[in-house]
Order: sequence, then structure tokens, then C-alpha cells
Amino acid sequence: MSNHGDTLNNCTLAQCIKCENRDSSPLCSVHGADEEVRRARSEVKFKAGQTIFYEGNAPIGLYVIQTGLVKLQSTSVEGDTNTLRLLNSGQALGYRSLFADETYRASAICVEDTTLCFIPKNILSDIVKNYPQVAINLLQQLAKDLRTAEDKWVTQVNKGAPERVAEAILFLDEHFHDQPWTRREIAQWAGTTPETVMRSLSQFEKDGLISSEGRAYKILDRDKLLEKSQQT
Amino acid sequence: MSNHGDTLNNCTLAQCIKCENRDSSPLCSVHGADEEVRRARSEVKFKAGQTIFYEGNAPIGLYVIQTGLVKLQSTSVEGDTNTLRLLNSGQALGYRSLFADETYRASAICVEDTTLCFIPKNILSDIVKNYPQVAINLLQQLAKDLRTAEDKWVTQVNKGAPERVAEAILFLDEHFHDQPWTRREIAQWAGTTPETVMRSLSQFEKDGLISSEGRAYKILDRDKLLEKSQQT
DNA sequence: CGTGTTATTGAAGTGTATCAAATTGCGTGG
DNA sequence: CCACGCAATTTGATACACTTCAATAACACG
Repeated sequence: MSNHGDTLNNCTLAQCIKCENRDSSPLCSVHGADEEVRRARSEVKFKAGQTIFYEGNAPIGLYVIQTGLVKLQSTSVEGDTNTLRLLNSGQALGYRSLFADETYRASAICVEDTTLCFIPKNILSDIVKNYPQVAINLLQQLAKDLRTAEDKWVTQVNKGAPERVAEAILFLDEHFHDQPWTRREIAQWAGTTPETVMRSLSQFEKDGLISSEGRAYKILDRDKLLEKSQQT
Repeated sequence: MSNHGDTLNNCTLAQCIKCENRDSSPLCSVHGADEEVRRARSEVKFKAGQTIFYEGNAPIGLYVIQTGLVKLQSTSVEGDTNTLRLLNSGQALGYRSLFADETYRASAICVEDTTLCFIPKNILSDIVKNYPQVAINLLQQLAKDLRTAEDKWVTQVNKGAPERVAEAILFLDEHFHDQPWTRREIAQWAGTTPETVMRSLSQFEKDGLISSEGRAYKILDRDKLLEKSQQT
């Protein structure tokens, strides 16, 4: 009946009470809206690597991440894939397409095992109308997303590849700490190739900005790396 | 007392009644909100080339373009300038920074002579709270902006310069028809240099995709140009 | 323990930025 | 209205950063 992973259960009050995102979620942090959500929500689980929704499909509702990590990535016909956004617990997912009334721009893929809270489209619509603070929260989120996206574009256009890699590993480390990113994932975020990421990382290690053992690396000198990322 | 151009007058009812954007503006198209706007708004005029607000400043309110054309551009310390967004009549301006509660990401510069409607921050805040449809309209606008920004990024990363130029002139023609864009402006939108724009345009002319006389050019084969813009 | 994926380094080719110089076109002021 | 000056355009030559292709090594996983 759906592609909603392993389980699709109505929520019990108990589940929501122990939810860690009650205060940070754009919906459940709003008094009144949280009750509406409780009545309408479903819980959905996915394993790492599984896809929540696919590029080109029409949105059927809104997701909020309870636990886990999700990436939004777009794949061109030539097979180039780029990561547009990364989202973790408490963040909403699928709202852009929903409010623009468009199909999904990107596929949502779980980086880690992920549990989501799902709210159907029509219910969400009512909630937004009845609880202005929800709309304001979502406005704020979209405004920040737009900032990130435009920053990324400016960065890409004016900087060289090593500078972009420096910025990428700083960003990834800051927002999604202790995640074992592959060279390919870094490349998809920085808008370059795994080889170029590799060569940049090697250089950073020579310069004492990072240390690496095996395929893991660690940031040693955050300040110098930041400086590097802001050059040319 | 302010950098608000030549005039700063309170609006009269007469001015709003004849405003062409009453039905398309995210604020004034909402019944009830339009009256609030009328009470609080000021009218501001700028000439082509003048700056409405500067990157780094804190937002003091929201602008809506009555007539004219505005570009949002960011300039790096090295002097590279890129155009983030282009806005014409009926569109709001400055809302992203306002809702993200950040300073302006870019400077707003008039491409043509421009007349704006200005609404102070605190008034806007009340309007958004009291008229949910305003928030929904702004949500929709931000969602579309985010789409455009992310599209642009993906395009930049995966395509070569001529493809980006093709996309740029199609976009500029479609959204802001009959504007005498300079090679530099095209370059700032496409994320490349004036010289590369030039060489691309020359090639397009050879291929019969556009015609040019003097510094003006005209699109001949929109379909082939679109095809070109979607390659590698 | 084998197989497939990721990492790593090397070499080659190419696209595009950069620099430079000539030409055109436009606006301004005389 | 014309002439001048300046900015934008146009084309060429050069340099080089990055992608691409390739081959080996290290690692993870069933």
C-alpha cells in the first residue's frame, strides 16, 4: 500500500511524550499544533541507504526526523549526483516541494538508520492555517536553507577546489559530527570529484591542518582550515 | 535621516488603489492585510544603479517592488561579484534576512528606475501573525527561491561554461524580457567571465541559435538553446 | 576468504580564467 | 550636432587547475 518502510503505525501519546524533538520541531514546539500532529501522524522507519522519496514524485505530506541523518541528493541524466542538503533530528523534510506545490527536486536518502514522523499534506495545510507560529517557524527554516544554498553557490563560483573541500569538511564536521564521510560524499557536497578531495586532504595533512589514519581523518587546526576555505 | 532615496511619503489610499500589484503582492492580495499595509507603508524611489540596502546591514523592514527591476548581488573581498536573485514588480525584497533574523546576505541594486513599497519590521511581524495567508504566500515564495538557488548550484557544478551561458540567457529572457543585459551581467548570473560569455555567444550565433547586432542579441532557436543548456 | 567497493597516486588532456590589445558603441559636454 | 572620452565588446595567446582515465592498494562485507 505504500513505500513507507517497515512499520506504519498511528502514534500513541506515549511515543510523543518521550520524543526528544518536542521543543525543537517546527510543528510540535507550537502549543495546540502538537495535539493536531499527535492525532494525524504516523511513524516511519528506514535503514541506512534506503530512500524515503524519489526526485520527480509529488509530495504526499511532511516528514520530521526523529532520529537519524538524511541527505537530499539530485542525480542528473549523466549520473552526476550532488548533495543539496543534509538533515538530522528535529528537522522537517519535504516542505520545500510541498509549499512550492512542485514535485520533489531531489531524492531523500538515509545516511544512518532513521525514524521519521509523517504528517499528511491536507492535515499540515490546516495546521499551518490555524497556527501562525508554525508558518513562521517554517519560514525561518526556509530562509536559513536559502542562505545556505546561496552561500554554497557563491563559494563554488569564486573559489578553487581545495578551498571548497576545506569548507566542506568544516561544515560537515560542525553540523554532523563524527560521521564517517567517504571521499565521494565530501566531493558531492563540495561539488568536485573524489580524486580532487583526496589530493586536497593529502595537502591539508602535509600542512598540519588535519591528521588521518586509514580512511578516517581528524581536524587539527580549525582556524587555519577556515582561513584556507576563505581564500581566493 | 535615512538612505531612502528621493522621497519618503506616507501612502494615500488613492496610491494603493491604482497599484498594479494589489492582486499579486504576497501581502496586498490578502484581504485585511492590505488595509494594515496601507496604514503602515511608505513609498520609496530609486534610480537605476542606486543601492536600496547593503550587504551586512540589519534589515529594518520589508520592501515590495511596485515598478522596476532589482538585483541582489554579493561581492567578495577579492572583488568578485555575483548575482543571486533578480526581482521585478510585485515581488517582495529583503524577506529572507528578515525571517532568518540575519543581516543582509547581498546588496540590492536597481537595474532600472524603481519604486518600492516599504513596511517596517514590527508591523510586518503583526501582519504575518494575524493573516496566515500572508505567511503561506511568503512560504511559497521562499520555497520557489530555494528551488531556483539549488537548481543554479547543480547547474554550475555539473555543466560547462557555454551550457551555463545558454541557460542564463534563456532565464533572463524568460523572466525579464527586453532588458539590455551586458556581457558582465550575464557572466555574473552564469558564474563565469565576460570573455567566456562572449565566446559562447559567438558560437551560438555561428550555430544559428541567436542573432546579434551591436551589443544586442536576439534568441532565434529557443528549443535548441534549451537543449544546449541541458547537455553535460 | 574472496569479492566488490573505496582509497590512493600517477599521467595526460582540456576547458576556462587570465592577461593583453584592438575595436566598437554610447553618453556627455562643448 | 559633433567630437571626445570612456566603458563595453571582441578576439587572440598563454597558463594552469581540474577532470578524466587508469592501475594498484587497502579495506569492508558477506
